[in-house]
Formats: sequence, C-alpha cells, structure tokens
Amino acid sequence: MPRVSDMKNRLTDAAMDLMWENSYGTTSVDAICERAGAKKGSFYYFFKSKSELTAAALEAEWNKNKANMDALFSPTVPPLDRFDRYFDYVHDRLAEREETCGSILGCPLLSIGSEVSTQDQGVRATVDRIWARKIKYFESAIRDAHAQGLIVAPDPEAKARALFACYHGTLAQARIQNDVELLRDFKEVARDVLGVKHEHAASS
Amino acid sequence: MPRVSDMKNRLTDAAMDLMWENSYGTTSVDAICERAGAKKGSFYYFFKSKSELTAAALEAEWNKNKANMDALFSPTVPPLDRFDRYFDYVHDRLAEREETCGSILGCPLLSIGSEVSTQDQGVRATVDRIWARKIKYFESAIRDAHAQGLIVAPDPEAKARALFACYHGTLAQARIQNDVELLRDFKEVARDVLGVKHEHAASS
DNA sequence: AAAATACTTGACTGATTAGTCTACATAGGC
DNA sequence: GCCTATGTAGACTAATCAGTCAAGTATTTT
Repeated sequence: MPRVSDMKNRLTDAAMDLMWENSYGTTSVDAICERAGAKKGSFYYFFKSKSELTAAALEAEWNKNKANMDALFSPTVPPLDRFDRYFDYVHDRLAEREETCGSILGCPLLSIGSEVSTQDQGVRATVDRIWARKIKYFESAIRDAHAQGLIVAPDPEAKARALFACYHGTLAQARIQNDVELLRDFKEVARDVLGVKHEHAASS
Repeated sequence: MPRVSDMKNRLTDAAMDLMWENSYGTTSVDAICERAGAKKGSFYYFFKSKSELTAAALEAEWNKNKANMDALFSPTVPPLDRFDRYFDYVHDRLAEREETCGSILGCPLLSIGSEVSTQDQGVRATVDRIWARKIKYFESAIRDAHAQGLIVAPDPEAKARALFACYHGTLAQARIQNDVELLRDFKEVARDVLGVKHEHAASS
C-alpha cells in the first residue's frame, strides 16, 4: 500500500481536543481541519460526516487510554486501591489539562453523550459502548473486593453502574463549577457507595 | 403600564422545551420563535441575546418548580422520606415526558450547564446559582435526618453536594442510555451515600 | 384627542455551517 | 516510465445562524 498518512489520527485528535474543551455543537468541521492542519477535502476523504468523525474520535480516545486503564485496574492491585488510583489519575489529568485551557473539562463521554443523545444515534451508541467497557473495570474490582470480604456487593454489575454514574455526576459538577477540588471528596463517597467495611478502607 | 404580553413566558417556555429535548447548540432562535409563535423582532425586544434568554428560561423553570420542591421537602415530611418522594417525582415526570418526546431527558441544568460551561459564563453562573438553591433542600433534609439520629452526617453541606452530584450522574446516564429504569435503583444508592443506619431506612 | 408606552412585524445582513466536487500530487508496483 | 492507489487542495454551494432595524399597531395615561 502506497503512502500512509497520519491525517486520520490528527483529525480525531483535533476533534477530541476541541469537543472536550468546548462542545460537539460549537466544534465546526472547519475548526477541526484547521487544528489538524487538514483541508476540507482530506476531512471528507477519511470521514463521511462530522458525526462519523466523532464516533471515530471517541473510539480512538478509548484506544489511547485502554493501556492506562488496564494498568490502573490490574488484578495485581488490591481491588479498593484500584479505585483510589483511578480517581487520582483522573484528577491529575484534569488538573494538568486545566493549566493549558483554564477549565476543568470533566468526562467527554458524558458531555458529548448528553449533548447528542437525542439527536445522533451513531454517536450515542458509541458512547454507550465505551461506557459499558469502562464499567467492566469497576465491576471486576467490585467483584474482587466482595470475594475478599472488603465490601458486600451481591450484584457487582449494578454496584459498578451506580458508582460509575455517581463518579460521572461529580465530574460533570466539576466541569460546570470549574472546580477540580470537587473531585477530592469523591473517594469517601465511593467508599459509601461501595459499602466498604470500616476496618478495610484502602490506605492512601 | 399599558398592554401586558405573555410572549416573554412563551419564549422562555419554548426555549426550555427545545433545549431540554435537544441541546443548547442545536436550538436556534428561529426555532424558539416558531414554537412560541413569535417573530424575530419580539424575541430581541425581550432578550438581547440567545444567551440571556437561556439564563431567563432557566430561572423561569426554577420558579415554576419551586412550589413543588417546597412541598416535597416540607419539614413536615420525615427527612429521609423527602428524598424518596423527590426521586419518585422526578422519575414520574421524566417518564411522562418520554411519552410525548420518546426520550428520557435527564436534568436540563446538567445538560445545558455541561454544554456551555466553558463558553458562556452568564448561563454557567445561572446554572450554578440554581444548582446551589436545589442543594439546599438536600442539605436541610440531611441535617434533619442527622438530628434525628437516622444518619451520621457531621458535614451536611458536603453530604448534600455529594448526593446531588451522584443523582445527577444517574440522570445523565439515564439520558444517554435513554432508559428511565436506571433511576429505579437510585434510592438504594442514596441510602448508601447518606449512610442510612439499617434499621432506619425510609418506608416506601 | 393626543401622547407615550408596550409591543409586533418581517425583511435584511453578513458570517458561518456541513458537505460537494474537480483537479492535482505523490508514492509504490510493474 | 507509467499506472493505480492513496491521499491533498481549495473553491464552491445552499442552508442556516444570531442579530439588526425601521416601520407599524394596539393600549393606557393624561
């Protein structure tokens, strides 16, 4: 195969950047092209619509993050520590990003998903799919914690879904109030939601 | 004062309707006017921008709901029951709305707030303000529950903020997945977050 | 009746939007 | 050297966008 271009990745990266920082609606194809250093023709060579590009950008973001998630939720880490480390990781990433853009951006899955959910089934389904994958990390950590007697969670899937939703609510609040400190308290909330037995709280 | 027009209310109602069902970005001034039965000139007679209309629409929505909130969180109701009734109320309202529009719409404060937070400080501040008012209902219910020994909540303000965030995360998830049933489990999650002592769970 | 207030009307502007299209460039296989 | 696959370039369209404006209408105050 002749010539390989990195433009497809540049476009998905640019799209994620802009949509995370602003929104789906205010991120124009022109702006994405400009940031990626592409022309209109290249954009529509790789993607047949802004909607399709968005789905691809979300999947690409997931692929970039997967290795980190696998490490954070490694079975070698005590199950309750996995959550603490994950929450720290997200906090640090958001704080770091704030320095360049001035805002706490929250979770792009929620922001974009909430924005397009009633209007774009393609993007919505992609958000759904990635959401489900991420919950699996929570679910197996919960199952392990339950097996070790650290928590009582007879329905790990439901517990994971609940904790995931609570965490995303907190991320959304942090975005809206532009305050990363709102994430500080979440570890304790997570312990409550998980039902951590008092003597087993993870050390941090 | 001569002639009173209800157009201002018609415009804020139309705006809330459309933005809740779709999004801030995809709701055009033209569409708002059409639904309200107004012409462009009337719109800009009452509001100097789409942003200002949005802030007014959010405040108007708050005012319409305040009496309900006051009733649901009346001090005459046992404190933990207030939450259960509130969650039921929101569930029913979303389920009802689903019948006309086909989608679970979640909370407009979160959807709109998350969408515009980095771009429109006026709307963002309005969301913030209303958000804080609603948390006060949670806060005083938590304080009452604590005083009655139903829960342990030495910091009612923090607890209220945490519960509010968790609930909104669940509402956002319900919107994204278009599934009102995700709200069903929240009462139990709320009990965990609140730290309800087992023997004091509210009857429902 | 006149004047002032409180709206309504709808044509208009200039910018921006997503998406199209044709022509062109550059690389590898032969 | 030449053909084909893989891109790139950028002008173009038609729709839609938020917002402006000048002229008009209806209602109350004086």
